[in-house]
Amino acid sequence: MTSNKRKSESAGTGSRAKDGAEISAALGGERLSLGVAARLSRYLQVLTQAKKMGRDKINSQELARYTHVNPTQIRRDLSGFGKFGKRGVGYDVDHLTEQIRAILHTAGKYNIALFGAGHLGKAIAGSEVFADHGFEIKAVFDSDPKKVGTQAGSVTIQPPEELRKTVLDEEILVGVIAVPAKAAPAVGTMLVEAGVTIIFNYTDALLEVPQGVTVHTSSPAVDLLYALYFYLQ
Amino acid sequence: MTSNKRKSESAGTGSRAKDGAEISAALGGERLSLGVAARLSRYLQVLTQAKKMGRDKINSQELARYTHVNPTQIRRDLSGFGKFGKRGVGYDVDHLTEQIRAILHTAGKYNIALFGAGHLGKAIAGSEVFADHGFEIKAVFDSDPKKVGTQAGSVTIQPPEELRKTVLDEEILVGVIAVPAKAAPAVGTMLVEAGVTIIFNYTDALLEVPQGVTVHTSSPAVDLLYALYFYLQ
DNA sequence: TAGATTGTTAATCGATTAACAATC
DNA sequence: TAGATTGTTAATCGATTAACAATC
Repeated sequence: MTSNKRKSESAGTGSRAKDGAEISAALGGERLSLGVAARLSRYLQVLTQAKKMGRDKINSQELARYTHVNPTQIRRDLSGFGKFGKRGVGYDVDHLTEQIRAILHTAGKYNIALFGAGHLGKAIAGSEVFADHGFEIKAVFDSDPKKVGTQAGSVTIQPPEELRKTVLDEEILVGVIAVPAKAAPAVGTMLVEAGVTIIFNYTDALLEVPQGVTVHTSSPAVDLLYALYFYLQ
Repeated sequence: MTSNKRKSESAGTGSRAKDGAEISAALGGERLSLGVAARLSRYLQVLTQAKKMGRDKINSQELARYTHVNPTQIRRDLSGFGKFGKRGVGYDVDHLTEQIRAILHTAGKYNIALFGAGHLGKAIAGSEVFADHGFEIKAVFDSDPKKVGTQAGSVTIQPPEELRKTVLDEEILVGVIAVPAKAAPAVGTMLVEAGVTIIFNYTDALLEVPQGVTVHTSSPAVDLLYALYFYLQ
C-alpha cells in the first residue's frame, strides 16, 4: 500500500536458507515485500507478548492462532532468512525475536516526537508498546500553554517553539500526530518544517506534505471497518 | 490475514461491470478478497474527508495520492462492482461513498460497546471517526466506580455489571477493549460472556477466546514498525 | 472538438498452500 | 525410537500494472 516498487522477496528468492551471519548480507539494499514485513511485525508482536507470559518456545501453529496467518506461510516467511526453528520442537522465543528485529532493521534505533498531549497523546505516551518494539518517545509537544511543563509518560511536555531544536538535538526521524483532526494539517506542516521525514497521523485528516516526507495514516475506524467485513455474516 | 478462505474477487471475476441494482446480487454470499476490502476501506476514508473539505468530484489519481494505491488498481477495484465514474471527469464523491458503503455492507449498521474510559477510551469515545464510517458507540463501561456515571463522548459510563443487559438491549455486536494491557484478558472474557462476537483489542495482550468469537488486535506500534520498514533508508 | 480520465485487457509477478521429506 | 514440527518443493491462484480504447 505504499508507492514503493515491490522487489522480489529479497532473501527468499529461489535461495537456500541463510545462517545468521548471512542475513544482513542477504538483505543488502533490498526490501521485503509488504506482506512479509507486515507479517513479520505481527509475529514480533506475538513473540513479545509470549515472552511476557513466560514462554520459551513457540511453534508455527501457535503463531498462526494468534496472527491469523497460515502456519505454512509463517514457516516459509521465516525460512527465507535462516533456519530459526528446531524440527519437532518449534522456535526459541528469544532467538526468533532477535532475528526478526534484525530483519526489520529495528533494534531500538528510532526516536519519536509526539505532538498532542490530549487523551490520545497521553495514551500513546503512557503505553509500553512503542518501547517494546524498539522505539523511544523522546519528546512530547502541545500547543496548550497549560499543558507545557507537565508530564506525559516519562517526558515533560514542551511548547511547539522548541520543536525544531529538539528534533535536531534528539535525532528524531518520526513525528506522531495525536491532535484533533482539525489541527492536524497545521501540526503536520510544523513537523515537516522541524525536519521530520516520517509522519504517523492518528487523525483521519488528509495531510499535504512535500516530496520526501511520508505520511502514514492509522485510523482505528478504518481498521474496524475492514475487519468487520470479514468477521460479519 | 484472517483464516477465511479466499474467494475469487466475487463481482470481479471475468464479468462485465454491474450497475447499482446488480451489486448486492453480485455480492451474494461471496466475500471480497482481503486486499480489495482493505483498499475499499481506505478509499472510503479519503472520500469521507474529501466530502468534509467540500469536494464534489475526485479522480483516481487523487485517490492514489492519498491512499498510496496505484491509480489503475483503484479503477480496477471499483469497476469490478459497477461503472461509478465518468470518463474525463472522475468520481462523484457522494455517489462513490454510498456505493463503497454498500459494497462493504456497512451502512450504519453496527453498534459498539467500548470498555475502558481512560485516556485511550476517551479518545475513542470523543472521536468522530467511528460515526463517520457508520458505527455507533452505544455504551461505555469502566470498572472504576469513580468513573461510572460520568460522561465519555455523548454516553454515560456504566459499570461492568450492566454489560450483559446493555449488549442484549442495544444489539451490540462489537466490543472494543481500551484498558491497560494487564486488564485486557479479563475484559475480553467479560465481553464474550456478555454476548459480543467480535472484539477489537487496542492493547497488545493476547486474548484467548472461544470458537465463534473473533479478536482483531490493532497495535499502533506494530503499524509503525511495519510502516517504518518501508519508509526508512 | 480536444483533453482528460475511466474501464478493461493481457501479461507478469508474487503470494499462498498442500504435501512431504528431513530431522530434532 | 516414535512423535512432532520444521524446511522446502511444486503447483495454483490472485494481485498488480502498463497500455490503450472508449467516452464523457
